[in-house]
Amino acid sequence: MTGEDAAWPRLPHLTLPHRSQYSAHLETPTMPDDHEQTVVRRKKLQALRARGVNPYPNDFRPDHSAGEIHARCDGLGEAELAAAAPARVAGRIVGLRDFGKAGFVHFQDRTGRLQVHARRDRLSEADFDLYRTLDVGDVAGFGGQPFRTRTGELTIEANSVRLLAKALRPLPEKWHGLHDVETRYRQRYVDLVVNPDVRRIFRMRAAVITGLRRFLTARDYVEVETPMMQPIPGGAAARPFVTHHNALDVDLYLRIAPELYLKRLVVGGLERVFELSRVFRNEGLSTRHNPEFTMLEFYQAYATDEDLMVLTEEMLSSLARDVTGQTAVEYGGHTIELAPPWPRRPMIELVAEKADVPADRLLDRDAVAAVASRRGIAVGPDASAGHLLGALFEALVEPTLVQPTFVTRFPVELSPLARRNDGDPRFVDRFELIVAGHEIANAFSELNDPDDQRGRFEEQRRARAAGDLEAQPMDEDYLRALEYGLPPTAGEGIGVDRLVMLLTGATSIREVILFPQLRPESPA
RNA sequence: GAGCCGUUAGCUCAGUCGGUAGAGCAUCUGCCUUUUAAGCAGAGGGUCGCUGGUUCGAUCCCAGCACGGCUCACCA
Repeated sequence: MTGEDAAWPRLPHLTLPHRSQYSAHLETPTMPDDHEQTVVRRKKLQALRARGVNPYPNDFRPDHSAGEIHARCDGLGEAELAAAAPARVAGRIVGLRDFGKAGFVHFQDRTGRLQVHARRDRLSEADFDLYRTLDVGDVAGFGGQPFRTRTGELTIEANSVRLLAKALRPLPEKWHGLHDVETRYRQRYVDLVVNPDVRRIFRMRAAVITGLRRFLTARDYVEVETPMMQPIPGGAAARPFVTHHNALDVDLYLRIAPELYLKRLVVGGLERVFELSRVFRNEGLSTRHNPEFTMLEFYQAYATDEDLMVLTEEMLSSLARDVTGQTAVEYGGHTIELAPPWPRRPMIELVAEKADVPADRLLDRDAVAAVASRRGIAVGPDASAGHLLGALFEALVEPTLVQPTFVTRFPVELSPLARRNDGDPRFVDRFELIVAGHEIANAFSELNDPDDQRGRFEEQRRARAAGDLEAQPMDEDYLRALEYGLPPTAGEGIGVDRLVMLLTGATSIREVILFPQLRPESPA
């Protein structure tokens, strides 16, 4: 048996039905939601087909982008332009000004916009007729010579015109554009075509993700992928989405965090790992919450939370410089300076200042409960001093922290996976980075004592039994991994969407997620 | 889940103290071979989100529903 033919018998020659057989359904030129403009465009489409013009060909290859034409020609004088090589360009038509026997077309491609001039005496009759059928929104290709118009705009004098994709629906208005937020999210493709700022934001998002990868990879971190479908959803306090695997007949959960898997990898000797991808939390939606969002988590053996503060300062300030060109960003009416160093403040001190009580009183359960109720915070019978301190922090302090601030020394009750502070076991070696009132990063020295970890899981189990649906479930395999020995390690999670919001000035997470979650359009 | 606000032409928006609705752009027709939101002349285009109620009459008032926005709750 030689070759692959035996294992992979040749398929019988495929005989596809002739194209014309597909077009039967096209003979009815209207669709249910058609309006006047779509009907007109469908008629043009039919007329082109009747003339033998394929309105959706794929044999045109541009040899320059709009940006390349500008880069090459913007500085040239008339004589030099006349000597420049002709170009083939393609893109979506975003503007048309017709003068009867000539006209101007603006198209845009991934690099920008460029103008084309079409004149009857420079085009074949067929190409000029085709130009006359073009609509704003069509995708077209042009060949021709660069020149400069009377008003100085670099333009291609077309000697050929191709329709590459007929648009049957009109684009939104050229001046006011598309504003309707619902349409922008549901039809992001239209939003991207007509709103340059939207394109800018998603390019910046891509730069953030590339920059994060580069930063960690340069520091010898290994990028890994761990299960999105997990039998035990751990690593964060959140409710998961449930799904079911038929063949195994088990329920699986979309992960709420990759944390426990990543630390298993550190046990395995991958001493520096990171994962940059989606997590899923079954929560309400808001300007700061989408049910699926992008998380960066990274873990480094032989490091502490203090090391990660330094790393985070370097990472985010250099990222801001790479993505925006500077370390200061405008957000929500504030100028936020990301150049390090950033203040490091124990949570209890911040709360003591805002609540105007001595810090040591906040260590006493009854005292902190009194402060909390005075501030209108509900005090449940099970709420510990640490829980109440956390609630006070969120209510009084977090919204007021505009400039980047590391909030340190979290209560152990809030941190079931973090290492206890050596000097005070009521606290853990953890920090959150708060910027513009939002949590951007959360990091801690990892709990690697398997017995302490088991006790923390037990505590979570009790909370769960008491009705806390977000308490973390026991994970025996994770404990087994810890029993093999997790090196002393520090780990961090960064909410990438919120980071992109910060760097782009977006006040809603939906502005930095291409397809944010919305209710289905028509409840079927 | 709660409160407030919104939904009118393809798009952006006016408007009707209840009497079958307008503008700009876009579309269509005519003119126009260097325009820049091109220009000039003319024309067409509407289930006023959906359902019900009040009323002689509802796009407008009332109720319910749908979708969206903001705030809160939930949520690190």
